[in-house]
Amino acid sequence: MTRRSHLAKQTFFNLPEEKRNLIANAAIDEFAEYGFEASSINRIVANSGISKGSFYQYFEDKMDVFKYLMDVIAKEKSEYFLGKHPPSDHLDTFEYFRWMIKAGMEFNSAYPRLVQAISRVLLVEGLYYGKDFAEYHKMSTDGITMMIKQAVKNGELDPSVDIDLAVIIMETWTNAISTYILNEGMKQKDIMKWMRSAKTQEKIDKFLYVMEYGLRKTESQFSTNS
Amino acid sequence: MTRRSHLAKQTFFNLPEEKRNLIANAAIDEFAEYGFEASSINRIVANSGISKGSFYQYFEDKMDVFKYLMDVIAKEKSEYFLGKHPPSDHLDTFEYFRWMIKAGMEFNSAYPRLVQAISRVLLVEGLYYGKDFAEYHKMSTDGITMMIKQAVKNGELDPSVDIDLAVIIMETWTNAISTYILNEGMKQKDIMKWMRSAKTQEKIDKFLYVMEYGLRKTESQFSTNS
DNA sequence: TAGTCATGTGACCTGCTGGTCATATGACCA
DNA sequence: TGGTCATATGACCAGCAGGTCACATGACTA
Repeated sequence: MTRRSHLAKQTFFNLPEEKRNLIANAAIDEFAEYGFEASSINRIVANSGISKGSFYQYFEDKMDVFKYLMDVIAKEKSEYFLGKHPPSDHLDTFEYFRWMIKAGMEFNSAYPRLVQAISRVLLVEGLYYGKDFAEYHKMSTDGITMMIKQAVKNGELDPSVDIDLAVIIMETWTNAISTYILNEGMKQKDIMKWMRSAKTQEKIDKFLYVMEYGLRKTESQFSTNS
Repeated sequence: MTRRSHLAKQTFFNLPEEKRNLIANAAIDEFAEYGFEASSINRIVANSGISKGSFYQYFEDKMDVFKYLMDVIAKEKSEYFLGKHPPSDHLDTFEYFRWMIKAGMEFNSAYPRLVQAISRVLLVEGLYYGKDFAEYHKMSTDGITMMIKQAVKNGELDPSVDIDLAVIIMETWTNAISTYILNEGMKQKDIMKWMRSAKTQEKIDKFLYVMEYGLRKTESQFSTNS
């Protein structure tokens, strides 16, 4: 049992919830404010009122705290999605994707600070595409790949579709929308209300339709091409 | 004349070209390898064989070297484009955009290391979207905005198009393609040859067609929408 | 009571950072 | 020759980073 590998030490989980949250929030604020590289453990301990020694009794290092936060968000998200169901059982792949993106955005609005911290590091700072998160990245890529294969199987996409390309496109869009909405949303005073407004929803729809129509219409063009 | 504001000091330009290149290359390697935040002036001076004091006689600070490199790339690029002309005078907006992207990619292949350094900092690390480069960013945004307005005027895009949205889409794509091609290209042994290969060109075409068809087809959808 | 053990602490370590400055060099000129 | 001036140098500075460790605390146990 020595190889729990990472993700916060047992001592951290023995702490009273209140203290755990204090530390987690200080870390969230730090990452949201400074990104990964520039964030400082010294500031995290100062802002959470614990000592440096304690910090290292809870976490291996900076990456360990960050991965702990990623774990928190993953758990919260899967819990959130358990209580959610698509509006219909007969959605096509793109309708399902659209529903998923929107539900994801709702989740983001519920945890704006945490999401901001994570996505600042992963997307803006670009760590998502580095080796530290290759594993997470692959999971997401695999999920999208499956969706696309399903879409081809269902006849929603031309079988000549370039799957790698389609994956990159969908991933790029998911991240671009997420970044865009988060940036705009952080300017609002009631992010959840703003997120649910017809105007915002329409904006997201437009983004996704551009992607969807592009993917649907293009691929068969490329059998012959000089 | 006291307010040259930034962009390397006169002493730097008095240096023999050889030495200037040595320093510039060391800086390029440093930024390409470590990004902006994590790159170290100590390493730059060590690798270029100059002393720390000299560095500060050539540049104000780290940002100053970086902006100098951006200036180099901007000048090289405009020189490069002076010798280039679209294949025809009667390209529609999207054809023109496509031509421009491809010519840009070609330029990137000619200066892969420099482009890699700059785009690592601006795109991957995300500084492009921060306040330090707001000026550059706005220039690019304005250019794209003009192109889109032209496309609407020419009847190539539905007048109901959401211009802000279209700009974001085109910008996102430009950057995504650029990042993708650069990453793939750096794996090749002859990047220029790879760049010019039919397969790579086709990949770029596909990317751009997805964007173009998406933009062309979608917008009129949104007059009525529940 | 004495001992044990998980938890907490902050002074301290090394290593690096960006940045300064008194001094040295050497080309050019009066 | 002696003086001037742009350039070059690297020891040095303060600051902060991540990380360690000898010691303090206090609850629980025998």
